[in-house]
Formats: sequence, C-alpha cells, structure tokens
Amino acid sequence: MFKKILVVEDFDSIGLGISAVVQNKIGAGEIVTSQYCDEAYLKIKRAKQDGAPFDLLITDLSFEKDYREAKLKGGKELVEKLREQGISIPIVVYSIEDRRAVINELMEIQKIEAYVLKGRNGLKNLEQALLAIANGDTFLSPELKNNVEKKNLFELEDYDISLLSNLAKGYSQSEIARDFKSQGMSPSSLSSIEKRINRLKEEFEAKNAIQLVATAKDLGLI
Amino acid sequence: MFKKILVVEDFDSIGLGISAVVQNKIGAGEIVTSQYCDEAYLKIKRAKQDGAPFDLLITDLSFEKDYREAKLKGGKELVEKLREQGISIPIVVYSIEDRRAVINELMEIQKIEAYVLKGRNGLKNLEQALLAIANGDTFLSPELKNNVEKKNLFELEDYDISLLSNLAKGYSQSEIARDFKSQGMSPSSLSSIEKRINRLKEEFEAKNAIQLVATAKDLGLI
DNA sequence: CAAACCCTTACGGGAATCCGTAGGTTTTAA
DNA sequence: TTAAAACCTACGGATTCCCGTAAGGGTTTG
Repeated sequence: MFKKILVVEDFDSIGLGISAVVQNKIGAGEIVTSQYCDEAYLKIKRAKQDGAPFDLLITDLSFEKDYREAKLKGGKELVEKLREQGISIPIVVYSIEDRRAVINELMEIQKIEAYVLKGRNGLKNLEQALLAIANGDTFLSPELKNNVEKKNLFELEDYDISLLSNLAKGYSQSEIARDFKSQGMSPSSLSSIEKRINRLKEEFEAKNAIQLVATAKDLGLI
Repeated sequence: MFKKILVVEDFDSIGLGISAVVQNKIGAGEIVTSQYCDEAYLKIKRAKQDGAPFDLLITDLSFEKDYREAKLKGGKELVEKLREQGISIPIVVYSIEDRRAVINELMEIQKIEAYVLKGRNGLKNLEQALLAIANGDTFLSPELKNNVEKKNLFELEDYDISLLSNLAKGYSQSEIARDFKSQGMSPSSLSSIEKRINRLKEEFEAKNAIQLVATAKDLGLI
C-alpha cells in the first residue's frame, strides 16, 4: 500500500509500536524512523532528490528538548516547513494533542491527510487512517469527531498557554506585556493581558492568578 | 531471563513498543498486556492462585480515564495495592513522571526494583533495567540520578505545605491568616505568613507567589 | 542577671494586581 | 454597505502583595 514511510517520534517506545503495526498490519515496504524533526526534514528532502521519495509521513507534534539544537521545534513546524517548500507528501499526525484550535489548523490550513489521537486505541485508529488515505480519504480520530459539537466551548489558544507559562515562570503582567511586544505578539498591552487573565480566571473558577496557575498545572496545560 | 511478564500501559503504541523490546532483546517467555490497572491487579492475583505467577511487572503511572470505572486510578495505586496485599512481584515503573518526590516514594517506600523514565531512550534504559533486576540490582534512569541526590536540601514542615496548598486554592494571605487563627495554628498573623512565604520564595528561587506555587506543583509537594 | 538571639506580631510605603469604564479599531453579519 | 459585535488599548481607583523596619516576648548563653 505504501512503499516507503517515515515515522517521526521522539519516544522510542512509541516509535517502535508504530513501526510494528505499520509493518505487520499494513505491510509497508520500507520504514524509516527519526527522533528529531530537523533530521526528518533532511531525510525527506534527500529522498526526494535521490528519486526515491517517501510516500507517507507519520509524525508526532511535541518533541522533548535535549542536547541537540533543534531548528524545527515540533511536528507543527515540520509540517509547515514541508508545505512551505511545496513538498506534497501525505501526512499523518499522531499526537496526544486534543485541542481543536491546533487540530483544525493542521487539517484545514496545512491540509494534512489524517489526525490520529494517541490513546488507548491509537494504533487501531492509525491503521484505519492509513487505509483511508490509501483510498484517497482523510481521517480524523473518532474521539475528536464527537467533540465537534462542543467546538464553541472554551478552548485554550497557544496564546493562553504562553500567558500561563509566563506567569508560572514568575514574570509580572507588565513584564509579560513588554515581552509580548518585543516578540510582535498580539495582544500585547498590559490591559489586554489583564483581561485575558481575567477570562481565564472565570473559565477555571480561580479566585486569583495563583490558583489559576495551580489548576493549569493540575490539568497539565503547562 | 523472565518467564512471565505483565505490561500495564494504557496507550497501545507504547505497550506494543515495550512488548517488542522485551520479546526481542530480553527473550521473555510469555508477555501479557493490560490497559487498565484494575484488570492488571486481577490478572496478577489470578496468576498467583493458578500457581503460575508473573515474575515481573512493568507498569505506567498515569492512565487516562475512559468509560470504564477505575478503582485503581494509576500505577502508584496499583503498586500500593500489591505491596499492601503482600504480593512481592518485582516491579518496573515506566513513566514520564520526573518529580523526585513521587519517584523517591516508589523506590524507597514501595521498594520497586526499577524506575525508568519514558523518553527518547526509554526502551534502552528499560532494557538495562531488566538486566539489572535479573542480577538482583535496582535501576534508576540516568537522567534522574542527579536530582535524587539533592533530595535532603530543604525539609518542608507541614506548616509550609499547608501554606502552599492554601495559596494554590486561591486564598489571600489575610484569608489564610484568619483561617490559621480559627484553627489555632501558630504562627497565624498576616505578617508571619508573609515572612514564611518570603522564606519559601528564597528557598525555591521564586520571584513571586505564583512562581512559588508553580514550582511546588512541579516538585509534587502539593 | 543580662545580653544575645529567635520568633511572632505590627505598621507603612511602594509595587503589582484587580476591576470597572471608555474610546478606537477590526470582524462579523444583516 | 452599514450596523452590531468583538476586540485591543488606555486610564484610574480599590485592593492585595511585597519588603523593610521595629516592638514585644520567650529561650539560650555567657
């Protein structure tokens, strides 16, 4: 079905699990793995130049930092880079990330072929995703489809996460405002940051910023 | 080396990866997997009753909730339950959890045989851990060794823990003072509470109370 | 016994936050 | 295209937090 597949995943346990299922259930010809996005990008480019391109990419989103310097920090950057360079390889994202904002951007803007949620039945869904792609369809994990109705519930953007982790690092609101301004992020005014923190406090029923950060930690958001 | 191994891990991709490496590198006789702690406990008990007990348990710590009702919420509860019941099976915990408070308790109180950190080289470490156990040694992932030594730097009193968790619950310092007064705790004045929080901030190198609570969460203190 | 020390409590000024109001811009929808 | 809605920004007052100073009580030490 697929002749040459690249699997990009930092944890070796998961990478091995993916390889095993792709090998046994799908029967791919060649499976190459990488634990780094930068390396993966180079492999894809090189394979294309050599006239033996990959015909499928399966990638994680989040990658742990280690001693290596990473230009592409995660799967999202890898996908963006590939699309930016006009490399139209079919892409499956296999991640634990379940926020609609992130997933929608990948599916609708970056036009990835499938988004599979890591979880108890992640590999089963991955298998289905590969079958769907082989048929020219796209695939979205069923756990996420049910949530489509709740789309307009409260969802955290990257902005909120950034805000929360800056608070957790001990920066004052005005320091954060300066930081956001210098990075060209918007909104960046102290006032907007106050507003946003207020919204988050309401959302998480927190009396103050301390409790807000504490519950964000509990929920694993930061 | 091991004849019968139970692998408890909710994500199928990781469970498969573990199974593969245990099978191929260690050459275990029988590998049983479970995605639920309750089920794992029953399997261990049943195997023992049947006269064919497991001689190794490899378990994750955190398990996602799903439709099933779970009595044992995670690997920590599973280990505690086993030890409580006097079942002395060798245990390897394989988790992403890197807080030393949690790990120390498992190693020193629950006397698990190995703690392996999930990560890029998790399986390599897992392999080493199994070899160590077969030699009668214990094993701790190398990434963690540096942290565990620093454990007795600063001893927190119950008072400090109480203070930190009250902060994390969103109470203001004056509210905490009132609360402590009504409970007859000492010191209870607003001023003393400020002082104590200052001491904690210095200790944990936190710029403000938000960062203080955040790092306390990270360390697993609250 | 007194001096030194530690701890609790108190007070005050400056900084940061919380919270409401309000004006200007962009986005959405009729 | 225009009105409504949503958003970003700014400002000011109330509250809380942060930090230094200092008084009072208890224990330890010379």
